Amino acid sequence: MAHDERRLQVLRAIVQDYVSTNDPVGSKALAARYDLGVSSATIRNDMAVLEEEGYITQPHTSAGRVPTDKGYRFFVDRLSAVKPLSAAEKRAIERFLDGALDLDDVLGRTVRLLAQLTRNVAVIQYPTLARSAVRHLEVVQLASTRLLVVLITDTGRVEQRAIEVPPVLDAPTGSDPVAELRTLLNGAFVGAKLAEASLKVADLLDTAPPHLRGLVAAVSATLVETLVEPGEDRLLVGGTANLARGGALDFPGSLRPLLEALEEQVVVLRLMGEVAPSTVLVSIGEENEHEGLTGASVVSVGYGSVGGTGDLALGGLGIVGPTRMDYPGNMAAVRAVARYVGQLLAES
Amino acid sequence: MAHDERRLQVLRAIVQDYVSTNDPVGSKALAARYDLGVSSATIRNDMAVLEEEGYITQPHTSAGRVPTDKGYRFFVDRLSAVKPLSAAEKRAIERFLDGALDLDDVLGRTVRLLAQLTRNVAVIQYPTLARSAVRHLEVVQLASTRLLVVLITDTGRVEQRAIEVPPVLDAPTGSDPVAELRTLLNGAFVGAKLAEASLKVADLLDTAPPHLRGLVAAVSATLVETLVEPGEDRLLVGGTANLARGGALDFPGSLRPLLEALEEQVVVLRLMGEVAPSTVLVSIGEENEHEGLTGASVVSVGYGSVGGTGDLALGGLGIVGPTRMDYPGNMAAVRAVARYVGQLLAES
DNA sequence: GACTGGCACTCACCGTCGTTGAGTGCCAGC
DNA sequence: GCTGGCACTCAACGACGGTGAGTGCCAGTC
Repeated sequence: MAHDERRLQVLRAIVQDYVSTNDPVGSKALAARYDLGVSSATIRNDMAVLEEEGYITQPHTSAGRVPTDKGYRFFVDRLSAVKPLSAAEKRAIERFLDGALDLDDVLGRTVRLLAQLTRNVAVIQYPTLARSAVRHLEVVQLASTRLLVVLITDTGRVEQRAIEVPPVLDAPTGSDPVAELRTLLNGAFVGAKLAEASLKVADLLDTAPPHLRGLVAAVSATLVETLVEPGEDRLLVGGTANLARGGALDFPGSLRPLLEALEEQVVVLRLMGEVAPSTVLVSIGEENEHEGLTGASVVSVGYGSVGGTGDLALGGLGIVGPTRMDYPGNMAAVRAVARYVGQLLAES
Repeated sequence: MAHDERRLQVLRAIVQDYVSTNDPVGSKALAARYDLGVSSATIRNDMAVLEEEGYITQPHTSAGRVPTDKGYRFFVDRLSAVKPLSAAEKRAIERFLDGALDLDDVLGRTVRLLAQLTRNVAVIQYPTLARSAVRHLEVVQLASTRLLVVLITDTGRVEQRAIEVPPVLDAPTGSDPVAELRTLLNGAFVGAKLAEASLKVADLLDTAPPHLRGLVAAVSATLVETLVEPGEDRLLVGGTANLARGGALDFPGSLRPLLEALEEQVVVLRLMGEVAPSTVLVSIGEENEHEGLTGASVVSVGYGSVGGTGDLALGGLGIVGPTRMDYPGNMAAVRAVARYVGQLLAES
């Protein structure tokens, strides 16, 4: 229907206008600024319908309309076109990420870049260990019953754990149990995805020479427990200063719950856990089940496809900002950055 | 003089009162709440003098007085007694830090603990590499001209760098240059303080077999450059949500400059660089040369004495909060936590 | 000389009260 | 189904006066 169509255009215009001006938008302003071909009175009627359906709301009686979470959702799903990045932005991405050395550097640059591009808080998850393969395992003796195990993955991530181990009692004289353990572990695990590592532990325990079994058991247990379990992944956050950008406008209550949610990395990690590299995920206001984020929106996407067909991501990255944000622009930025990071990690 | 003495008591009372109530404090309230033995009129005279000398100021004519930065400085230097920690706080420290496994865990717990104890933003610096000794160096080949060097220090810190190296051309057949390099590096550096490492590089270059010189040069250069140079140290920040605690009261302008300063870790690291383990350093308001911190105070101290006599610290830790903070309490908390962390690191 | 009570004065804060204007809903007419 | 017109609502703003905490100053007392 023609006037159904127009109603949606009105909604789109409201969202766009509100996002750019931060003022409740009235029928008159809409008629003037957007070429909708009808008068303000007609727009008023449309707005009344949109309000009834829950897409927009009035802060108070004699004010303009503001999109609701539902309105933003509809806008994101149905009304927004992909906004291509400007040439300047593309150049910024390349300039920022080129010349990165190790993984920490790549992720650090990425998070700064994303914060700068979107003027919001940026988050990036370290490549999930479970989906990475073991490149090398290093064992260093810290004390007689204390080992440091360093794990290096094919994504360049380096993770270490100190482990208490039982004393080696019946080692053949002249042997070096730690060196043997190192050889054994590398032989067993190198090349394996960490998710598969737990399967190999049993084999390893059978084939290991008896005097090493205690060590192998302790080390394997820690590897499986703390490294393979999801949720133990690390998160990098940047650009928190952007939260204070709009003064009290963007987050009327207080920044506190948001800052708390960001510090409780688990919260954001769970969000990131759901992402695929192909589609950008948007979670708007009340859709976030965590209380601290109900006033904010999260735009996230996976980076670094594992399967080639892109079913599983190495990790997630994204931004957190006010519900009143430039969704098309931010979605484009998040996707573009994720693509670059994925390439960068695949190369190394 | 007797009434000089009283004037200082008045200043102390003003600071204490203002810190706890956040209201400008008037002569009448002072006379009522503190037993100064004189009437409010006399206090008024004292306050006039204190204001003339720059220790306090009035937000507006008919309001009470508020301490200036200079007033806080005097309070910290001359008027505040050490406030012993409560038993509950001591228990909290032990409970929090006991059971920490590796370095990351210790520092992470510390920063959370300190943020919770002081209800401010807590920061902790990773143990300075230059003052740590090498426990182990590990070399892993990532690609034909790319090595990953992992450094493990005696404080448990693990640091890695990817390094581009020249190709090894004239290696004897059957040899393993990487393994040789590893042996060589460990032989030369293990046990040495990183600050001394640069001295050993020249020796190492002379004694190394010719076909390894290229590798040794590249790796040593990176070690010296990026690891020994100060300022490259990492910082852990926690409790940023506490900044938003007092609403707009504590930081009238905006949180933004503060959050920016905290993200620019360099700023805080420089502050931490100056700390000794023995004395708690307090930097108040305008005393901070970085612009973003001029509305805040920093309380910091070094942890983990190196020399035994405690001249040099392994790193610094501290808090960042409003100038209107509980200095005695926070100084006590910072010092106590630093002492525990120092012990913890010395044990491992 | 130091302290005190008293007093006039200042001024932020707060609630009240019109005024203004953007925005709305509704209705009659095209 | 759209439009112009009209009466209505109500947040925002500024003016205004009362209130009270707080001050500075002064004359008087110990």
